[in-house]
Amino acid sequence: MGASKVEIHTDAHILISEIAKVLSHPARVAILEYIAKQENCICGDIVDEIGLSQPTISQHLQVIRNAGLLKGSFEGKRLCYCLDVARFKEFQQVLNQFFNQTSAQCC
Amino acid sequence: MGASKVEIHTDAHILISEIAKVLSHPARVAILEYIAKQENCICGDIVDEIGLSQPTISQHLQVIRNAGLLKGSFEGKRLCYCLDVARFKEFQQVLNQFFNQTSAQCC
DNA sequence: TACAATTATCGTAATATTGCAATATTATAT
DNA sequence: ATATAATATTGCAATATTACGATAATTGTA
Repeated sequence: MGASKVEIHTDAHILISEIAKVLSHPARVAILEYIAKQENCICGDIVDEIGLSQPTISQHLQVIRNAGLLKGSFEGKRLCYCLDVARFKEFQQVLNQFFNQTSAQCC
Repeated sequence: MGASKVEIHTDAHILISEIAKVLSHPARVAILEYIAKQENCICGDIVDEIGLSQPTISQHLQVIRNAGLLKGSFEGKRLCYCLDVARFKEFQQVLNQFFNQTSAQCC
């Protein structure tokens, strides 16, 4: 099928999987790292940095944006992206809670 | 395409994405939680627990196994799975390092 | 050895993801 | 208003993932 049976899963499990999905492609990991690293959030050269076409990068950015991790504002002609650090740390916390709880419960 | 251009990405980014990929499906999150929760690792009823067919669960287990997160041993007729907690915590650490470094660098 | 129970693998269908060329949109400057 | 530069969207092809029925392999037991 290819379609996951979402209805049988708990909200908590779906949340974790959706957070993980954002990080499940190396280009998105690279993009996140890059937009965080840039001083003054001067971005737009992500395309040159990563080595994928502009539409592909834009598509990955949309995944990141839909997850609520992207803040953007215009600076001159160029759209300047920035990581939503608060949300990013939220993600980290959700994952850590899962990791901690799960490993604590194990034999 | 559907094939990610692995060759253009760094090992670090690929590692993170591969770890995330294991967690990127709610069934696998549920399975990981479940095999950790079970006392004495008496497993095999994951199928009943999750609500997917036996082949599908087996397939998800393979993804988890390939990631090095699964330890298995036979107990009577039934194969008894257990989480490799050390490896699991390794994964947590890799992700945390990424989260911490990335958010620290950000504006 | 043969049988029953459990798990893995194979084959296949449906859907999702990834990637890019072409095109549209958006914003600034002239 | 027009031109230019940057980004988003569309359309499409290739590959990956997800799911399950059928079947094979594995293990303990009679």
